[in-house]
Amino acid sequence: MNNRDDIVEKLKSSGVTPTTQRVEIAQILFARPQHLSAEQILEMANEGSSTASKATVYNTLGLFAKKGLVKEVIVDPSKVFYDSNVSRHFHFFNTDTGMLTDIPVDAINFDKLPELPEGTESSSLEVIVRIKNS
Amino acid sequence: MNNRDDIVEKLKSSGVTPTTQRVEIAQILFARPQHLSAEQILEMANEGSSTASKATVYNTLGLFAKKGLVKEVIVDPSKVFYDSNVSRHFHFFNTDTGMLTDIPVDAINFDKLPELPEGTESSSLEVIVRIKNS
DNA sequence: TATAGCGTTAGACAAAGTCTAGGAATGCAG
DNA sequence: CTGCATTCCTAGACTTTGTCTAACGCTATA
Repeated sequence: MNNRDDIVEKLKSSGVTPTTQRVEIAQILFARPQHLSAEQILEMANEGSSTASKATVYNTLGLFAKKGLVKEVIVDPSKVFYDSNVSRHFHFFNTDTGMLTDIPVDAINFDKLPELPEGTESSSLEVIVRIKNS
Repeated sequence: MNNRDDIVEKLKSSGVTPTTQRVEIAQILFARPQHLSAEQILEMANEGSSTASKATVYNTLGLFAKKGLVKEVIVDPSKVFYDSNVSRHFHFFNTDTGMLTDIPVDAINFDKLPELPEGTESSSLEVIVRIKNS
């Protein structure tokens, strides 16, 4: 998933027109499963050959999230993380270091889940285990 | 828990000196189980008899959270909610309305939880069910 | 009455994110 | 190819939440 053609294909098949900037950002995100902030992505994008403005980075991340290419992870009040792993999983968030790490799906099991309020549907189930150094 | 003396006692027994502003803010929070943002609390505090500055509201909420009087809930990237219910429970977050509601503990059951990373301890386990209007 | 220490304050500041207005690229019709 | 519409990108202004700073007030104790 680090090769440009695969990325272009991936974008297209999600209904995203693969512009230079979008492909650049997608390459950063999909290089490996990771958690990046918008700031980090902006910085990384501008180290590479092409560049992208702040507005474009935010627009693109919003678009990717809407299309399901990326998952927004809200654990730190000061910034949102973009997770390139969209398969079902959960998170540890270390409040001492600010580090976000994955918990595999099969490490948690629910045997009971709540009924949703009338007139609503679920869009995601998040589990965050906040940890600190001991 | 809406009576001033009870609140003063509650603060004292958590090691918080009960100043005018802190009692005012505590009264707002503990009037009933609810989820309020700092902005809302600031506004409500300044409708009442005494007043509190922005800095004091933020300081006080941070102090209350540290002392376990209140729980920070991070679900909306734009603001943190302060939850006056500190007993174990989980949350629905409606992304259409921005409304945060409780899920009682017994509506969710885990039969498997992950091991923590080496050298860390858990500080909280959060479950957030994101919902939208259907 | 002096002093120390904590709490509060206004307002400046910081950082993440949004908005706007215009320009560049792309694609399509004729 | 030319003209036109549409989509995308951009710089920079702006907004909002939250933090910081420096001065001031309050209370308690000696």
